[in-house]
Amino acid sequence: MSQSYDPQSLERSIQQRWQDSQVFRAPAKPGPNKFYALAMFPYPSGQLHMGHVRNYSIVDAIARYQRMLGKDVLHPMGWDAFGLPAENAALKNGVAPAQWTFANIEHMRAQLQRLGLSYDWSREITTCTPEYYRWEQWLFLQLWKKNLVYQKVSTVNWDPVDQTVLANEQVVDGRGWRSGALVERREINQWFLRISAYADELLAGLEGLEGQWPEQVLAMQRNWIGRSEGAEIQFPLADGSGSIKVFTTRPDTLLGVSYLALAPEHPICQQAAQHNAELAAFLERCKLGGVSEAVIETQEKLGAPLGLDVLHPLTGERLPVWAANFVLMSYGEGAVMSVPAHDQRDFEFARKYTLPIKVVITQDGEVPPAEALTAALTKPGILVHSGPFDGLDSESAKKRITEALAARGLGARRIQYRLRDWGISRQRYWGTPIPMIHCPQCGVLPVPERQLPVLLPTHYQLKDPRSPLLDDPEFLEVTCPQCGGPARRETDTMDTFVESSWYYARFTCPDAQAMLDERASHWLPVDQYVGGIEHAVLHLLYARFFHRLLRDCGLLPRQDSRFDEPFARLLTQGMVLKDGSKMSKSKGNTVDPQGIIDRYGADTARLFILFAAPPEQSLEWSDSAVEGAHRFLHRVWRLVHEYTPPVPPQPASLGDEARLLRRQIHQTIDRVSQNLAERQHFNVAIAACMELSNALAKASGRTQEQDLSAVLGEGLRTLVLLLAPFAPHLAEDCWQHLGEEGLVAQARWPQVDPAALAVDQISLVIQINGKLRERLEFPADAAPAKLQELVLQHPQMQRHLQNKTPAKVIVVPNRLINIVLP
RNA sequence: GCCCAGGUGGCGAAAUCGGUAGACGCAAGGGACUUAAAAUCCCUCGGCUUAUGCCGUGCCGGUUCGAGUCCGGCUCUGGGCACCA
Repeated sequence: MSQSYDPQSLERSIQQRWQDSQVFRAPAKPGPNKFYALAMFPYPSGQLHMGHVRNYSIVDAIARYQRMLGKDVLHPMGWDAFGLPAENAALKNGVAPAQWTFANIEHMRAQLQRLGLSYDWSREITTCTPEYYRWEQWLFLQLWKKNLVYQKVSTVNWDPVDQTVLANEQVVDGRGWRSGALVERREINQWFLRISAYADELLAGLEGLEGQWPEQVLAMQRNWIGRSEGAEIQFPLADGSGSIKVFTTRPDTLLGVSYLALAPEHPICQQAAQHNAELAAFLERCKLGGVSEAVIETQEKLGAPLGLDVLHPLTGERLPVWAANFVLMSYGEGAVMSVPAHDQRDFEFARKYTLPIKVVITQDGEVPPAEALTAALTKPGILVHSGPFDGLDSESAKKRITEALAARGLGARRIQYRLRDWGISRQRYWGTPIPMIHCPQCGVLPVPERQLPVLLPTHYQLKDPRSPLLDDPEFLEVTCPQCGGPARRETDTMDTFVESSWYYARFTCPDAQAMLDERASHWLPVDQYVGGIEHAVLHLLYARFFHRLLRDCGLLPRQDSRFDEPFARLLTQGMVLKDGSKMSKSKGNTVDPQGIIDRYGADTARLFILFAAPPEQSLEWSDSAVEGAHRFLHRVWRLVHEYTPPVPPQPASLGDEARLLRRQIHQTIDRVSQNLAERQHFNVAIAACMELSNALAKASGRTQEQDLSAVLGEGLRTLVLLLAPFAPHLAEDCWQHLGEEGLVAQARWPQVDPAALAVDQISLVIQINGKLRERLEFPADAAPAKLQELVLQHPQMQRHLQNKTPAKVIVVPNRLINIVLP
């Protein structure tokens, strides 16, 4: 037996063996049993944090397990390398974003390698390299041809002091984070991807993910897409100058409308403000603050009358029009019909500005006077005060009222989505240049494909937040591809979500001389995707969208349902907490993974993080529990190294103790397999390994008994295999000690021997009226009726029964018997 | 404000389909070994003045022979809200 468990040198030498043998390299074309395991790739912030360790330990355990099942496994890693932090770092430290980013990648790659994750590093992708982003530009041009890209004016956060657009994150309490200036909303022309054209398909696709994706993620995506059925309704302007269109899901309440509310940016508001100083001041006030929905929805609800009326489309009644700061220009028509009696927000607004409230729906036939209402009556019911529609229920009224509107040409049934088109323009430097050209003669034109990539210059020293592309003639000045005259290059770059929307596909063919090649269809879809729950909507929805774009651009097979979705199975992991809150530098509660690895080794870090909680739950960091994980690994190391191989052959019959131990070994295989494959509760799988290790340790003192020694050998060999996905370095070392040939990383996962699981006695719980009273042993093969008889006659039961006749006896096979006494 | 989760011993958790609440680990206490310490090993470990008893899974109520698990209401904590990634 060698000295003792020394994770640092042990892990280094095992990692060397893995590297020498290239075991984790995936073939270009896998056999019929392929498995693509993917973790959400990191932003190279410079330091590995515990969230990364958790994410990658989970995927690595899955990848290693699948490899031991004999599959061809693709398990790649790369860098989501464009984004805001590089610019911030550049401003702070005077390092060019590219330089900063690549230095961070070097450092973090070394950290990942030290963790011993089973990546195929030959497929590494870095999104800020032209080799990667040129295909994104290429795709953009294809989408332009398909009319899936367009320009439109939309709202951004504007910092009037720094003269720059701010990310929502950079708006703190309505002020710019650097300047402290009050942030304004500003309208600028931007590039959009028409994701709304895929709304129905993205919604329908969720059904196929049922059972494979967490229910909560499916629910969040459904709500985000937000399909709603309703009607669009025209309200003619009283002065005859046109009409205002609204969308509503409640046309049944149309006779209860008392005013219209318009988004401040609505053209009719803007028009009305030209001769209305008070309104203009109000609209100006509405411009203050950020653009995020959370800000808009939580601010005080304010409004101002436009001083013009519309006509009710059915009754012709005059209704006032208001501007309201909570109406979103980006949803529906930017205008809503307000029914205060039956919508809570309208109700509060009407009370605040003393606007009329008309009850038109009743639950029980009672019609309370408007003054008596304390809240809106939002449930559907029966119509009242609605003229010819009185007495209809809400559902049929929706239909009838919409028909009545359609007959007058003032309305129609409509399906509305909450999902908006994806604005991908960023007025930033560190991103993929949008490959378009603005020519004063010819207008907006795409960069010709042969001129791709449009290279992002990397030499700038940033002095202020303004994009240096705006001031660089070398970048800006181009020749118009159409007229040959002087033109200006587009300076907006793409949202970094674009890079992360297709990287999973590029990993299958990272050196392809096209965006993707046939290798994509060999490996896709990703069989298991793992990442933080914070990506439940945006990233995962955008990637699902891109998957369809790739397919529709002919890069993925069309007629094969295997390629419907990019991620066949999804696991969303919880956060790593310290003292109950998220680890962050500002809170000063971070734990550096590097320190843990230096002190205890990678196996301990990985084992702890998998053991501390089930993956989807948040994980509370604990230094002493890390010690515990380390102690366990040390115990396993000693247990294995104290055993002297070779394992003797097992005798034909085993003694009671040996048989019991062997049963536990095979029960453990069963539990660990289930908790790795279906349930993915790695903490439970590891707990089962600990129990097995405890049982083996008890037997280890008695190796002179031949049957026990043989079963112990089988147990140790099994334990090492079962631990290989969690503590791979230790497992390799122990595997070697047990005299096994080759790498445990390539060994076969153990199989359950059903014969070892057989039992002849079972322990049953006996309840009286649902309360636990006895635990009794019975033959395993007794029929339920026989069991019931045995229990009722059992001497230990008589004092519980007290000569009463049971009213009912419930027998749950192999578990319990509940006797209901009168 | 809207959407989605979660709440179980001193702590992290387990209980897979409505069927033994607390597996496994941490911490703590006691003991063995040691000149001593560390390491290691063994025992105890939800609460209640006795234990074949009663109570106990955020709070209030319901369904059921039986509820941590299902239903209704509340509360607190966390994630997302379209330019952080």
